[in-house]
Amino acid sequence: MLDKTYRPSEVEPKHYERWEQSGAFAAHTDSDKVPYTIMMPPPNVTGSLHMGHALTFTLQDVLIRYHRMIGRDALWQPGTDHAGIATQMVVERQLEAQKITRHDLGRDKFIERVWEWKAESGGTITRQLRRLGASPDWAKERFTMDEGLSAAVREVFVTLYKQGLLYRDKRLVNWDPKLHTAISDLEVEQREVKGHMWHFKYPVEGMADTFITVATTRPETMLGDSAVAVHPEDERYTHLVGKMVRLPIVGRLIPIVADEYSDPTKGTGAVKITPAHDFNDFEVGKRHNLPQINVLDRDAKITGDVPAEYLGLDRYEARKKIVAVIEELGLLDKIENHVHMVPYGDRSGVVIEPWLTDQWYVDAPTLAKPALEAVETGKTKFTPKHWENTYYEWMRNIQPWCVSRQIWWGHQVPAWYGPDGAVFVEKTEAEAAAAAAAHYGKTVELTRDTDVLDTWFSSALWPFSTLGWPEQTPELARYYTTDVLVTGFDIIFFWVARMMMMGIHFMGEVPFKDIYIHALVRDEKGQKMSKSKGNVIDPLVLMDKYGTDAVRFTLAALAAQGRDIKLAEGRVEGYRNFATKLWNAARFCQMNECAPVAGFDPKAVKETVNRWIVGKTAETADKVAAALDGYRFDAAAGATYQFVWGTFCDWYLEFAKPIFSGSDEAAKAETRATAAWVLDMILHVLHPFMPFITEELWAQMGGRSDQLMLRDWPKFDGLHDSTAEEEMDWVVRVISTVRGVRSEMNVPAGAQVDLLVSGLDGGRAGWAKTHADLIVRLARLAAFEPHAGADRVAQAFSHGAAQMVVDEATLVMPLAGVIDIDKERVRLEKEIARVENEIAKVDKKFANPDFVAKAAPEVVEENRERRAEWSAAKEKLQEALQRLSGA
RNA sequence: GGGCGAUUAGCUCAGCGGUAGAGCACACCCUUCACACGGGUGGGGUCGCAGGUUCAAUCCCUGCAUCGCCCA
Repeated sequence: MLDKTYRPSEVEPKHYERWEQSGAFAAHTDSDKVPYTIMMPPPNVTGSLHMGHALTFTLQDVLIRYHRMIGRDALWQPGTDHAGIATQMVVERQLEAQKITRHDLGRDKFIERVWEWKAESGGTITRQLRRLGASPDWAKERFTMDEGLSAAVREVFVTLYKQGLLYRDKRLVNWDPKLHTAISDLEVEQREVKGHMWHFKYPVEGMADTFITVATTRPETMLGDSAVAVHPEDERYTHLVGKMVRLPIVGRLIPIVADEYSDPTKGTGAVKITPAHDFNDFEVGKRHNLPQINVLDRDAKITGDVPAEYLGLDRYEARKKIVAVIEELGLLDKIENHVHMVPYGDRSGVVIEPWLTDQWYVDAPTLAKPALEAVETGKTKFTPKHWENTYYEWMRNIQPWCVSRQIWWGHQVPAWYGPDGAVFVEKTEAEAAAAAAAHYGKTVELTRDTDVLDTWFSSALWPFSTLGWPEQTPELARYYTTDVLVTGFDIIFFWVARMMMMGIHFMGEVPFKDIYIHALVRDEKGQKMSKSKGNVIDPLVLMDKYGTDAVRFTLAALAAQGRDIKLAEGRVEGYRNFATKLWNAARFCQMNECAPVAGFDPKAVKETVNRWIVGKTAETADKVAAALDGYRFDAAAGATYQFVWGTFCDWYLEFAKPIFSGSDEAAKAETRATAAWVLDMILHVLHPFMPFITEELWAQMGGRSDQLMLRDWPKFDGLHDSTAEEEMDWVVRVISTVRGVRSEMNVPAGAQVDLLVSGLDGGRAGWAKTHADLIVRLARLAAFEPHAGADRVAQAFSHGAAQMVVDEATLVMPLAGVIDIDKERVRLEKEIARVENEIAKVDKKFANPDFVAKAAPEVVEENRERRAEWSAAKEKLQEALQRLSGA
């Protein structure tokens, strides 16, 4: 016998271990089934499970489990990425506690330490994924720093280089002065900051008392100014263009140039140009052949050809000093408060400096073209579709991708330099040496580039590198072009776009057919969850409290397309209740000996209730399947919830009760078998969402030893039975109507009353007879008389009775001593008014001649029927009202 | 400034060219032999505003307002 409530913590680990150990998660490369593949977006190896992970992995697991059940060879490829900067920071922080830096250790020893850290702590996220019930093929788990994936990285780097799609260049990068590395645009966060706009007067050379005033938010960069720009059509400055300015403090002569970058409406209309420290100025500098004067070092301290007293100053100290000196010189025009956007490193949290360095770049604009086309031509489809625009926008304006990073943890750039700086890009040192020997005509000493590659460089190869590429493995042949990528919109740029570029370039095919973009999980007020706001909901805590299945079901049920998820704990509680409801329904079945019957044929059931429920069951399975096929997780979850609770528990099991306690043994046996079968089907349909409770019930309900997760999805044709449905709908309507009136008339819930029916037509009279037991029980009746004679009704009326109209029939409920005649009259009048309102609505349509002429015939017919029904009901109600007055 | 999305019951959200729905919350009743993590019943909505298309608009189109996100 099942326990009274379901206890997730006792059940979950048991099933997970069994699934994993039995190989139930494994894909089968030699299978003759059609493959279905999802590449798991690799979480950071440093990561631990947050709500966003819980959502994305739940949805992926739902898809994988569903497709496994519908007969696909499902591969969910798991793994983690090495998270270059994040991981390096974690280990550096540990070293800091021991008061040493990575430089004390040296590169090789430091990397060894990182691997040790990974071995000890890197498994957190994958352990948590197991708790979530995720069913990837763990045996295939990969890590972006694996030998195989590293080989793929080298192969790609060298190939792109030799194809001219990857090159070394000196450009401005986003420099993180704390982490001492370049970071990509995407790792820069623009924050609105209250700062100042300083207006400096630069004296124009050779024109006494003539100044040109420039405005800046970063005064310290003036040390590197190489020009002042004004708009070519700005008449205020036309006479100054071509003149020179004597740069204060530095003393350098710099030109005044005309350039359209300068906006006459902003500030003074004149702008200082610092090509080495500003992205826009860099472009202006190139147009006018201006020198790029670097005045900052890797720590963003002042360096270079500047007055000695500034050397070594921090950028902000330098700023203060410069402003003070400019003021002393009488060149400070004014200081304004100014709100502007300042770039911050998303990892380090410090202000980023544009800095001139040598870096490796991927020619993203070239690679983007086919990636763009793949989406335009529908080879890859976004769901929801509108995310295409975001993708297009990014791809059409894509910049060269800076892939080198000045850190140690990552894939070291496979480039070697000869004594004269000539570069040799090869997969191995030996090949580089050979290339160098060929170049120089002798063996030379080579030094390897110390940079490593952006983590996203290796992640971009994930869809094929995990399958064995550059080796031509059977897995690669079978599973590449995966079926769907499931991810959040926040990494469309970071990851999706780059996988598309690399996948198409190296595999010749898109990496995925579908891209499903899901929402962000927010708190119940719609705020983004963040540690600083303190509104983070920990999925692990929720799983402890309500069970994993409840958390999974909640996330799936809330995953409506195109809308963020506002998660309130109450929702999880509600779906925990749903799990308990299912558990108790199973318990009820068990108590009533509803055991699965071998060879049970749902098509062969005879009882109306059973014909009805098997039809509804098949319909639900189809509905859920269709919803999942369209990535409508919310609709899929909703349909199962509605069926399990609203149909199976609320009605079918209630209908079964009188049968179980009745004397018709054949009906009893059939109903038991049917109930067991329906419950089994529910377990199947619910399994992708709630894998643990369903697996547990599967094992407990039939004493079966096979695993639910490997069984076939229910697929039945020809079970839908519209006559059974019509019949049971009528029964439901009768019971609901009686219950409604009982409640409204304040008939005590415990009191059993009679129900007399008059005017039933022949067919429904038969239904009434068939389901009399069931109506009696569910409407809590003492007696049910489907064919009450006129005198019987009249007699009932003499003592007071309530009346209801269900289709052509009038139901009379004698309520001697209980009935309040006035209240009943009001109730009937209200009913009549409601019906009249409906009739009026239909009449309004018919009053319009164009409706009959132009509307679809079936719509016209439907309205005609509806009017007839309402009209008949109105008549019946009016009769009832008259009877009441006559009583 | 550009783009995208949202606006439907108190809250969170489905929905859809032709009878407005769910869950939660709320009110009342119920320890009825699966379940109080439960059962039953009920109240509550000019579907953001203004135009347009249509026989018919909550739904399609245009504009506006408000909110949110992304990009500059």
